[in-house]
Amino acid sequence: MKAQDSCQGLHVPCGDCPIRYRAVCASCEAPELDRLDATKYYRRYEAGQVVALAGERVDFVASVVQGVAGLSQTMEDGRTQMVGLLLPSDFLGRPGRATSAYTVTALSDLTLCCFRRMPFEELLRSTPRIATRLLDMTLDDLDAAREWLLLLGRKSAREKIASFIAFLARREAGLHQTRPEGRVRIDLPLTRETMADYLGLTLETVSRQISALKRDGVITLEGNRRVTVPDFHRLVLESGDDSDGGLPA
Amino acid sequence: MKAQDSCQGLHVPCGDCPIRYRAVCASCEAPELDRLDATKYYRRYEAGQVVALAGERVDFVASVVQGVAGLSQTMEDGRTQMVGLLLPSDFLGRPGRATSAYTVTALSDLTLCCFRRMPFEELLRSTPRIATRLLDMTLDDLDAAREWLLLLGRKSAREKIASFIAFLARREAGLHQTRPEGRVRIDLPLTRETMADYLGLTLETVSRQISALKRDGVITLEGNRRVTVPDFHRLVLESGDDSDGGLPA
DNA sequence: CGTCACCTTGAGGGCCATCAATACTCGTGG
DNA sequence: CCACGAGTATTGATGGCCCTCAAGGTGACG
Repeated sequence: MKAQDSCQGLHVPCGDCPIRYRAVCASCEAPELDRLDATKYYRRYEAGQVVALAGERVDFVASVVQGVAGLSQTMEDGRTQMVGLLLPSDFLGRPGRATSAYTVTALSDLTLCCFRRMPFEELLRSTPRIATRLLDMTLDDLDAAREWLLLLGRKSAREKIASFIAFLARREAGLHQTRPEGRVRIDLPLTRETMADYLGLTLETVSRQISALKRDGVITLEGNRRVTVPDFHRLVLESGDDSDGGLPA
Repeated sequence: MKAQDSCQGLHVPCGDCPIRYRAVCASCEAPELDRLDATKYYRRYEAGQVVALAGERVDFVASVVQGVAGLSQTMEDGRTQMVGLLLPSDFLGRPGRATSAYTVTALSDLTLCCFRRMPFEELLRSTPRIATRLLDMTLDDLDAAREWLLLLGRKSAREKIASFIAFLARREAGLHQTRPEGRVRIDLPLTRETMADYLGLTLETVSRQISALKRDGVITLEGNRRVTVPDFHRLVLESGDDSDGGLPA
């Protein structure tokens, strides 16, 4: 069930890669990029497939090229919490450790750009530029996880939903080097259940709060997945975050 | 209120440092250690003092030598969540960023071993060994934060308290390269209120659950801070975590 | 012995989980 | 064309966990 015909799929040259300037390879220059290009390979997963189980050995690390993956932890009685959402350009895997600490699931159809562990670790050692980039990305992940601690520990269900939609909008806008403003459209890449796993709620509560935000005019829906936010600022107010979140530049 | 007569205090040679082999400098060898020794300086804070406010400029990074510090985030209406607990050997600060993302507070009397930012970043660039060590510590922090996501998102108040005590016991045991087993004694380094901030609870709930664990014989108390766990395994069961958490070695 | 910080315990209510029933969507096959 | 079923989403009813408000209790220290 888990393995898949992975190695098929075109080999995209790094120069043409959609995540070239945001992934772990962002700071690479030509010679390093050539080394990466020579050893990388693509893997594809369908929505719902498991990429790795918690505790399982994984022999590669990877960048998400396309699609969405989730990292989750499950307790013995079945309660689960998603602890990370991997979007395009995010890095998957922990250098220096051969087993996955989390269960990794493809939440949509997913394309990974993989590197075998050993060569990649060797590259890390020999190429400070990549190591620095990875450190910086990891620090960003840590900040994101800590933002989520505030969300899980202190926010109401309504604020959680609003925060999540705002998070997606910001991330989306980040691709275009802009900030969300005014009217915004987003595709939810997750089911209600997966959102619940991520937000520390039940799927019923997610559904109810989305309905409530719709009733209150904070969002509108087309189908179940497509969300329109008429006024992004209003959404941020609902999220409980500081409205002026950071540098005005 | 915030500054303090900091630069007083003995200059402990790195060779005699209690956290020599667990801090960011763990992997350093003699020449690097000499460079660190030359530029480091100690700062002391009393319990309750603020080390840095969120958004504030901080010109140093540091290792915790002694005591406990907390990283916390606060919402506009006053709700706060502690997002990190810094114990001896933990690293404070983010290389590459001059402002603190969180409010840092001394939860007990605290001694930091500080390095001015710029020289430290230079050292990071020129010494891959230190950069690798910092990456590894950051990845550990990320795993710890994600463990806390599960705690905040899915655990009951009772499980949260049990998890927290178990966490302290493991951390304590780690200093002696052992694992907690059987009878264990711990000093809570936090007030009920600070524990509440860390666990996403109110101080009343923390108090009630500690009382309940005492009633049920999972722990006993001497004073408010000293906890004895008669059977560590029992505590782990109460925490909701897998009882066999990892490699048996 | 009074003050202050910290902690405990009680009473009541609100938010969200749980259980349950009903729609909606979409692909398959009669 | 409609029936069918599986996966997904919405909505309602009820209850429990934990927050809130409130009133002591404990211990350190001047």
